Amino acid sequence: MTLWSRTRTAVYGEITRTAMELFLERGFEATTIDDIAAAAGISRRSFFRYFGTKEDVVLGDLVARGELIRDAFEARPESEDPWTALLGALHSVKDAADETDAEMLKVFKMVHQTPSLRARSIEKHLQWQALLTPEVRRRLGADPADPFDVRAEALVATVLTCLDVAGEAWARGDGAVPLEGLFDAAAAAVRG
Amino acid sequence: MTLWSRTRTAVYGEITRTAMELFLERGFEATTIDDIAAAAGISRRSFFRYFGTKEDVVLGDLVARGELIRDAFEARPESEDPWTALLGALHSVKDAADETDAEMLKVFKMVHQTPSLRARSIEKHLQWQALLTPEVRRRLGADPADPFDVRAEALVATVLTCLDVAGEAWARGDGAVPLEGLFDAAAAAVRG
DNA sequence: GCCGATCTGGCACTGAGTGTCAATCAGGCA
DNA sequence: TGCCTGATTGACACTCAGTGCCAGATCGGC
Repeated sequence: MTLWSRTRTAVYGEITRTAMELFLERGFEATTIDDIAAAAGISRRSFFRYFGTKEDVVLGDLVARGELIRDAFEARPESEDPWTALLGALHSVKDAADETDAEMLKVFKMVHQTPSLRARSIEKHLQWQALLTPEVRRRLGADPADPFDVRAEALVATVLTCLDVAGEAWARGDGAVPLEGLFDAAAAAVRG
Repeated sequence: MTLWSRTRTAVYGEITRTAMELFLERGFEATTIDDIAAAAGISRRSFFRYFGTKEDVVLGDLVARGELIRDAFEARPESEDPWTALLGALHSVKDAADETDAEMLKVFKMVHQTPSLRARSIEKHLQWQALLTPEVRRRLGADPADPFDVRAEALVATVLTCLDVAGEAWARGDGAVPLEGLFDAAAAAVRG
């Protein structure tokens, strides 16, 4: 761990904290990157060296979370059918989340109220989908060269859609009901 | 039909045709709105009087198509369960599409290759979801005041996700297999 | 103490999207 | 026919996100 990478991580965290504060205070769209840079004590240009877009400040770690989900999924016993294994993997990653529900709720609401954030968030889910699909294809015994075998894609996309639906309901209902339960209910409505 | 609204419709169509030509020729992102305006013989400012965003030129009529789907869905016999009725509604609207497969394929490929278009397209699907959900809730007998009954949202979102998965596979495979079949296969993988 | 790699700020630029204003033009009315 | 109202248009200026470029500062190894 060199000093460069240490300061880099520190600055990264500082920008995130400062920006999230501004976002929650005056809204995502009403906060410009100049605002964030000024508040974090860096130049506008440097902001873009840490984050590709303004949305990435909010959604950046979704990529890492996707990799966690994939790992959890691959660790599932081979005896489980893919659907059950996917549900299990998502549950285990939810349990390991380090944020409090209150923080998560604020972020969820912001994402679901801001079109550009919602769009990016769905884009990240598509990346999750791409991460998870190969293992599902393997478990289903699908021909890797067949572009028309859509079973794996359909299963993965559906599970992630259920997560999205559950998240939306959770945010709309102010988190009064646990997210896991909503997710299970959504999954059951599709497969039950 | 006054002359104003007639010219308005004509200009709308002219912009669409001109823009799509440019998009397919040099790509969506490489075509600026200045290019479109110049080619269509209007001012940059007027372009934004007909289309809110550049993406809307490609995806604009998805809103109208969503209303068609809703109408087709509501016309389905009460005896069908929601899932079957949703599949039927989507099929009937696909059949009524007036574009050729070749044109549709080009547009599909463009949408699936361009991040901003892909994101907007999914946003439109979310609007379809909002259009279809109330009727599904009614058919399921869900309490309209219960924000935590996610069954209807889950069903609608899943069906649309299957459509999306099918569309992606269809475009990836150059339309060599009919879209309807891919859609049915995706739906069967989830529910079968 | 020197050298190369990396980080940083500043500047200029493109491109999307918005607000404003004056000019234009269709349509109704006297 | 001539006028008035309201919708449309083009032009200009502006904000904001995002990118390319360059010169200077800073760190790490030799």
